Amino acid sequence: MIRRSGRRPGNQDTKQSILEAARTVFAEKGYDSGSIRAIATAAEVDPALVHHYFGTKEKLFLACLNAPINPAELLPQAIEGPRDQMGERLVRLVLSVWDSPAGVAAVAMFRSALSNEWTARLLREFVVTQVLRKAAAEVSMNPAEAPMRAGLMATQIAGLLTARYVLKIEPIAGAPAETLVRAVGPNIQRFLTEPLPGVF
Amino acid sequence: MIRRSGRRPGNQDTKQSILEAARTVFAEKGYDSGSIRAIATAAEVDPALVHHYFGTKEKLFLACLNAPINPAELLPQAIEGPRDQMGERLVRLVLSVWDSPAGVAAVAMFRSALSNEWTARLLREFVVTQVLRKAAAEVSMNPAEAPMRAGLMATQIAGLLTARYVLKIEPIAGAPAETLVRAVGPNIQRFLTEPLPGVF
DNA sequence: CACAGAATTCAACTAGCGTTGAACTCAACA
DNA sequence: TGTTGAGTTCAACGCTAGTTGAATTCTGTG
Repeated sequence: MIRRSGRRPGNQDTKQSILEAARTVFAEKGYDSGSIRAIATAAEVDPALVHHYFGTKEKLFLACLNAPINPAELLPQAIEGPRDQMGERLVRLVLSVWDSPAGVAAVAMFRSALSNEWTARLLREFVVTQVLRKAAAEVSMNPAEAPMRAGLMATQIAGLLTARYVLKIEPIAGAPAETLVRAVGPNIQRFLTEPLPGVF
Repeated sequence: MIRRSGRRPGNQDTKQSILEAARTVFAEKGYDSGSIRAIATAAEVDPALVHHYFGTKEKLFLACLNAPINPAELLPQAIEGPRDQMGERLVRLVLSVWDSPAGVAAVAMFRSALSNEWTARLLREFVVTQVLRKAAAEVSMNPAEAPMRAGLMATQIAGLLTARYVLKIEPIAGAPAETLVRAVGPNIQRFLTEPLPGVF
């Protein structure tokens, strides 16, 4: 048995608080503009310590995305239930996640994807592999139509998120989630299941 | 490349070519990441010359937005015609403008607004004063409902622009404009004129 | 043909960024 | 009690950015 001497690894508080500061800063500023120095200041720590724990800015960003949200667990909430209300359930799910504390990581990823190529690629891969593929498997749908329907839904969802969390346009930003669910849900429903004459 | 110092022979339209380079760069990178040095390189010019003509980066960006698109002139195209197809006409108008060469200025403004507070404020003011107010005056609508309806339309339009021109998500980015008009138009129409139960 | 002034470039300043390696602190073990 | 090594800070590097003022070269006018 090897007994190691020296100070034991304890007090992971700082590492965690750096992570939280990073999530907040990235969510507010995006990847490019969210500086390591700003994160360090927010965590009341020296910038070099951030590198000591996370190596590079890139790795820190990736660490911010790990864990807090697992679409595979959440998707069933949107899929189970009456087929003709799936649109509303989807909007409700998305808003509930983004309004929650764990949502800052998602906001960070989305905001960053809007201004940085690398994070945009990351988001696309994440959405395609973790969300769309699994969703398509659950929802039986004409495979030829699936990509366009998914894309159209993406426009409405992305626009909702942009208006509410990025641009903060009123009255969308301040509206109760359920109001938006009622307003936007049916349009998602149309993209999801209704015939789209002139498109297909 | 050997550039001699001093005045360049002939070619007096440098200021204009700087403007065009600036529009392109801002459209591709946004305000923050679009550097004056990159613009100068694209225009085959020294960075100092940009300042000589436009003063600061801020003023250069403002100059990029002047002129090319005047919503007041275009709006009637969307408003005149059968009321029940206004949604489609709106989408068609937006896409035709953004797909045109003059659209780069709009792309620049939109892309910048997504990552920079200052330009976001600029976009909000522009949309509210130049578009929404004039549109609301033309389209008779319950004034109590107007802000929410405008906001909802903004989510779908913003999402469409984000997917097509910023994130470049397929098959939205590559789809013919008219396909998107058919697909998205009716949803805009719903936000515009249909009763929204559970919202109002 | 000279010369005023516009057009253009050069070189440098300041400021902020990510990153690095050495140095310091100090709780826990031998 | 001295040693160790994780936790933390300091100071600096190289880079890119926006901006500035002086220097250089061309063009139009008298």
